[in-house]
Amino acid sequence: MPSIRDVARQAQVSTATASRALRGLPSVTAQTRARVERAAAELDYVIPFNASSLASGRTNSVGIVVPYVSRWFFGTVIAGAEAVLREAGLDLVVYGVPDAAARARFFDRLPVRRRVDAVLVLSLPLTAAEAEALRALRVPVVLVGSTADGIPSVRIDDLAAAAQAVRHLTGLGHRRIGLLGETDPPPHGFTTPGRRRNGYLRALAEAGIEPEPALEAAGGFTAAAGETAMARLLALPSPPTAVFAMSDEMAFGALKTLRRARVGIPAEVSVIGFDDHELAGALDLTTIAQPVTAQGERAALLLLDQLHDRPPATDVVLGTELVRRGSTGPAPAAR
Amino acid sequence: MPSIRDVARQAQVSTATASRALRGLPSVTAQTRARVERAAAELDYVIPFNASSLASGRTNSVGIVVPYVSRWFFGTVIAGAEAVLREAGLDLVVYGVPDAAARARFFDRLPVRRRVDAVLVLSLPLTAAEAEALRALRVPVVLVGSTADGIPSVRIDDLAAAAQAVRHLTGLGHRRIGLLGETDPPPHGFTTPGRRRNGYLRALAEAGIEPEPALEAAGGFTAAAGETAMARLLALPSPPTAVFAMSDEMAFGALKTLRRARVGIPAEVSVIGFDDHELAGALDLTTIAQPVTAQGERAALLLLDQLHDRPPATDVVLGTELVRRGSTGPAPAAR
DNA sequence: CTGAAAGCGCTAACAG
DNA sequence: CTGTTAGCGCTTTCAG
Repeated sequence: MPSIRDVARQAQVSTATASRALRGLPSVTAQTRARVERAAAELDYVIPFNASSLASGRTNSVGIVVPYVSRWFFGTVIAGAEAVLREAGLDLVVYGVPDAAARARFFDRLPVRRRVDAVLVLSLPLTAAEAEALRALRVPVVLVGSTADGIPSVRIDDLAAAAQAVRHLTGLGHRRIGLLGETDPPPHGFTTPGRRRNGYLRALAEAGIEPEPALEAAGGFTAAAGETAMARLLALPSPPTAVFAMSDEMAFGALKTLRRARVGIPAEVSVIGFDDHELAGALDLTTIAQPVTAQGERAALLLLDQLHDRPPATDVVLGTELVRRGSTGPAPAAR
Repeated sequence: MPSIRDVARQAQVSTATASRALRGLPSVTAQTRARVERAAAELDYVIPFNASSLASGRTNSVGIVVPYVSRWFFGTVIAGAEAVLREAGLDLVVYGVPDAAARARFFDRLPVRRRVDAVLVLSLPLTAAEAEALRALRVPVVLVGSTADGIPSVRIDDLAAAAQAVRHLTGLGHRRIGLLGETDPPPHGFTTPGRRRNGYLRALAEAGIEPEPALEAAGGFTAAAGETAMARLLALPSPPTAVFAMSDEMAFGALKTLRRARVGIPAEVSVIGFDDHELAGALDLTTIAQPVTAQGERAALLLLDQLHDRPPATDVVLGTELVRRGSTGPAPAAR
């Protein structure tokens, strides 16, 4: 295994110059740099990460804390962040925290300590203690989908977006609008469901509709949960003519229940989702599109800002957009 | 920032003993270990990753090379691998290679060099040069979903599983069976599509059915591709009564096309997918289930075997299973 | 089982 | 712009 000394010798420079040349520092003549680079190529030399890291104090790695790596939303955010970070020469280390135990272990042991130069946290609303633990790391932190004092974040306006969804329904004449939501309390203490519910309530209020607790069905952000939640609404003496599902996955489940019950979509019941999941088009689901890859990219950029001592934006709110497809339509003529 | 010296001093041992105690080596008395651990806890000390890595030559990290982080299959494999590796104290570093350029850059520059203790490669059929580059790393490598000489792999039997899918259709009396497949050549040179196609051909042969090129529609493993591919089959003078989609995502697209064309499922056309995607249940799709999380877990275990100098299995083939749902049924009475 | 001391292979400060 | 040199903070012999 060649060392930087071998490279330096072959290029007839000192190890310091070799190091500078290989790292692309400006204080090296083009000629010297070329010689060093050629020597490195010939010897098939790369700077060993650990030695460089020990000497410089940097790890060139970013940790990403994520509840569910396998879910579309998180995978897409990760992909966006990874691309930007890789471009900047940073590695992405994944820390999955699928349940409360894993999360507690993460914040307790803080395996990112002395291990990464920055941390990205996806969707987890931090407790005061968790936020404090991250701040104590003394490395840049960026949140996606949640906020905390003094920590930059990237997110969407869930309340406004949900209201936009429900307004689409009221605009179509619907008055009895169901909500497919999250359990209470939500897993991980997620705050997104609450915000989306508030958007639902706001849009109802705007339309002068009295909210009806019976029209809210909880379950979770999965298709299976959406399926059973929709079944409950359908069993109501007077079922809704439209439902707002807090996630597209739930909406998919709801569509299944409706189809199986031979309920016309959107003739009898309209369904709107949230996310613009990659399969929403295939299911012809009207939904609120949120920019997911972009959230990962922007979060990575905020991290880079901080790593380069540029002041980062404190709170980036990306836009959402109604995507009209076939699952929503005018309310059935008033009964 | 406390160092191991501070811990050693406080525990009244040498730094060597402190190091041994903190790493859980057996050659330390329980008493000494307890003293050291208490001192470390009091000082809030953790072994700095880079110093440890430089001194020991190990990085305690595993690299995972993956084409599409955001797709369900890959995200699920990553989650499975990450859980096992984390348990073993290893970090997972993600290397996304969504396109040929990124892939070339990865194998050219080999950013994993001197950076990880082992590498996991997902679904990429390695060229001879790529396999050689990985071997030259001199670290354990495990493949998921592809194979290469001398590199352990975890996978399913795509041919058998696809044949199983198509046999399900022939068993239901179908004789005109369409195939929704991948483009030729497939992206990344994926070999999975070819194997699944061979399974399709085998099952047809078993049933004495002459394959018909017109019944094969290519497009890619996405819902959008499945949608248009299905439309092409439907436009045939004599369309199939059943289709085998190489992935559930394609099957979802096919279902959309069929529904929109008001073709009865399965009354007029049966659809079977492949994967048992998390949304397959919501779409009532009959499919071949493959154990995805388990593939990630097993791959991680094979890595651990190698890292601990245990001979790993060379080729682990996990089982698949037919999951009957509502999208397949008996062939329409012979015309 | 424990300690002393020699690296691991760079990077950064300083000097020129 | 380039060279010298002193660490970075552990882990690992080698002794005892």
